[in-house]
Order: sequence, then C-alpha cells, then structure tokens
Amino acid sequence: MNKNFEEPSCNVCNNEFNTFFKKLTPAQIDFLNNNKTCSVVKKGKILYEEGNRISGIFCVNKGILKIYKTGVEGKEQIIKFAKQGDVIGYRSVINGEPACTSVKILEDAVLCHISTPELYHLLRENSEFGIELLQIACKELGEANNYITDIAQKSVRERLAEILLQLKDEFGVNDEGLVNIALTREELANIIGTATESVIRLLSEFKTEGIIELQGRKIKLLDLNKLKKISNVY
Amino acid sequence: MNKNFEEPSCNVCNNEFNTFFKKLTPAQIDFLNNNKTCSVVKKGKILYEEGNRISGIFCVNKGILKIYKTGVEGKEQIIKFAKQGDVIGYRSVINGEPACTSVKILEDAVLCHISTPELYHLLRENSEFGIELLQIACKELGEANNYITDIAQKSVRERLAEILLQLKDEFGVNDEGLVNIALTREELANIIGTATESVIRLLSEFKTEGIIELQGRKIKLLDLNKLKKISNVY
DNA sequence: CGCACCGTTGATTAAACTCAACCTATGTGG
DNA sequence: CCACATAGGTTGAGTTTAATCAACGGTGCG
Repeated sequence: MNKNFEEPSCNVCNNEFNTFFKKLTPAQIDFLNNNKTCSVVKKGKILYEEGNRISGIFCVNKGILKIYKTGVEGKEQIIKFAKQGDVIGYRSVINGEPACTSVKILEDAVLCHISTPELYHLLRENSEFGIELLQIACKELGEANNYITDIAQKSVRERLAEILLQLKDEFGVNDEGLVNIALTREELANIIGTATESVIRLLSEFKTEGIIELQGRKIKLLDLNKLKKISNVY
Repeated sequence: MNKNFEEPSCNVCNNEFNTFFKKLTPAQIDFLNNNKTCSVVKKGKILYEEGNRISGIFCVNKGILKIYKTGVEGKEQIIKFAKQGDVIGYRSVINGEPACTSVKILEDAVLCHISTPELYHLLRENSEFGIELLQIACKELGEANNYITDIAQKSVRERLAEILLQLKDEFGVNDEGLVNIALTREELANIIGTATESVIRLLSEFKTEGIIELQGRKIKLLDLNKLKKISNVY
C-alpha cells in the first residue's frame, strides 16, 4: 500500500462523480473522510479473490477494475468492470459472506476502503444512505437479469456487438475515437462467454465489414448503427 | 381481485416464513397490516408485464410465481420463481423504473400489495428494514452472478442437472418424492436457455440412466450424487 | 368433433469449440 | 548480446453440441 500520494477527499468524489454517499450529512462525510483508508494499487494486482473474507467495501476514485468469477475448470467469467465513482465489495459485506468474485486492477487505481463497521454505522444512522445503496444493488440486479437473457438467447456475434457498444458507453472514447479500455481478446471472450478464437474471428469479420477498426487492444467503433442492428438491441 | 378470503396477517407471515420485515416494530407491522391490500390470484394470470409501471411491491403469502423476461423474438427467459415469504417488484419500485420482468402465476397465489409510498415510509423510518431489503437484493445479485457464469460456461446437460437440484432445494419434495413444482418442458428450457427438444432428450437420457423418474410434469430425483457430478457443483 | 397445446422422436444443419501450428513482441538469464 | 521462454494474437481443420425443422401422438376443452 503506497501512501506517497494525496488522499482523495470524499467531498471531491461526491461533487465530481455520481457517488452513493451523496445523501450523507456533512458530519457523516467528515466521518467517512476521517475513517477511510486510501491506497494506490498498481495495474496487475489482485485486490481480493473469490472466497476471501473482506473487511469492508472499496470506493474507486481512479482506475479500472475487473470483477470476475472463476467457473468450470478455472475459466474466468467477467461479471463487470468498476471505475471512478463505483463501489465494490458491498454484496459480500452486506450478506456477511466471503467474496463471490475476484477483483483485478486493469488500470492503476486509487481506492478508498470503508470498513464494515463504519459502513453499518452510516447505514443505521442515515436511512437515505441505505436507500442509495439499495438503488445501486437494484441497478446491478437489473443489469444482471438482462445479461442472463442475452447470454442464454443471443449468438456470440450478437453478444460481441452488444458488448462493444456497452464498453463504449461505459468508458467513452479518446480523441482518436478509440474506446477507453484495453482488453485482451481472452478477456473479451470471458465477458461474453465464448472462446478466445471466436472473438478473434468475429473481430476480424467486423473489421472486414468496416464496422470497427483495430489498433492492438484498442478498438474504434466505426458504424454504431450496424453494431446495434447486429446486437439486436432496440 | 377476489376478496372472499381471509387476509393473511403480516404477523403470521413474519412468524412462519423468513420475511424481510422481521426488523419492523410492532407499530410498523400494524401500519403494514392496515395499509396493505391482499388478493387471491388464480393460476395462469399475469400479475404484471415488462414495461408496466407498478405501484408497489408484492409479498407472496401462498402460491408459486414465475418471473421472466422476454428476449429475442419473444422467447421467454425465466429469471427466478417466487413463493411463500418472497417479495417481488422491489427492483422496479426502488429504481423508479417500469418493470423489467413479467410475472405469471404458476400456482394459485395469495399476494399482499404494499404501495410505493408505504414502502418508502418504512424504509425512511427504519433503517434496519432497509438493510434487510438490501440483503435480499444482494442475495439475488449473488445468485444472478452465479447464473451468468453457469450459462456462459456449462453445457446444457450440466445446467439441466443443476436446475433439477435447485428446484428440489427450493420447493422440496412431496411424500412420493416428487419435486413440488410442475413445469412444462418448455419452461425448463426457458430457465436454462435451451430448446424444448433438448430438455426432452436430456430428461429421457437421465431417466434411462436411472438418475430421475418422470411422472408427467413432476420429477423425482433418484440419484442426487450423480446429478451433482453431472452438474459440476461442488 | 376439432382445435390447441404439450410431449416426443428422427434427421439435418449450423454455430461454436477444440486442437494444432505458427507468428510477434517482450522480457529474462547466461 | 544472444538464446530462450512467455504471453498474446491469428488462422485453419476437424469435431461436437445443440438448434432447427418436420412429423406425429396424446390430452383436454369448448
């Protein structure tokens, strides 16, 4: 845990991102600020693994995190990503269970840790805060349900198109139009639940069809309408 | 809405099932009792559909409900079932969105309706109640994540075996050893995300292998260990 | 009686996985 | 500095799984 950096203030996160603690009183925000512990975590590090007991939740101030499960024969299934303003680990903390996912840092991150007792203190003291967290959980639940339907019913081609659009929406594009997240082909495969080779073949099909452009791991979406059509999203 | 029946009391549900309102004060339980509206809903009825605005949540006092989404080309994807003690509809109410699932009654049900303002009143007044609902949401979220991994990685055979075990755990068996839920072959297919014919073929395989016994729509699991082995659950 | 729904089986097709080989870039140790 | 190892990316061939299409039997109901 590197401490040679300026710790982000909860007020700043609160103002700049759409955080889940926006209903806290100033005094409660101070409480958070005084009790949280922040750290810089380097790319490649594993924050925690499936089965670990975790001592609290993490707020993401900076960076990109990959949240995944390990399925049959060790195959990784990516559940979601977390970035600036997101909170992770609350599921395990709230249910008092070991983590059911692992978390790996994809881009150097700044994370703030709120311990379980501190979280519960705030949840008990401020019911609006609990409602806020409930909203996050319900939002994720809706997304998970959509995802189940997609994986169960759509072809790999449809799912890949859909994921490319989602990644663009979630991470945006840089000034060259490249989507702001660099994933290996294998990681893309582990999101949509397919084999690496299938992703490679489909990406090069999309490229041939002029729908996308590839620059190593970075992808530019050239024809959003075609992608939407392929993905069957309305 | 048939009113010729005895309305269940929240106290009774609270004592007999593991409900999410066990942290309410007696006064708050009274508030619920006085404000809820109960109804008998017959098998086959659709309680609400994807896209509907719903005016509150439902507690299940009796019956079995099927919660599903409509995916590509109208194909149904079953997300989960609800029974005695379960609560449904909270995701939409909390997020202030239209329902993202449809609900159909599979077995005659007794349902109690709590309106959105009443729910929020209790959530604001009693933070422990909010935590309780948060726990339910987090539990479902964990199940959804497991399900995503299963559908993405396991074969149809593995998934069918797993679902049979889950249905037994969730609904139990009657005195003849038959699992207490009657689903059509198509519905089984719509849980695991496959074609009806595939389910039929696999069920008859399992039967030939002496793993299960079929009596119309009712299923008896004869060899749990083999099923666990097939399903790859540890 | 005839229609609708469900269940079943067989034959064929298509989607996607697996396996294998090979290439490139990058990093490591002798 | 070279030899080698490692990880990621790509392509082709062959195989497997599961979907699709089609036909048909049973059951219940208006």
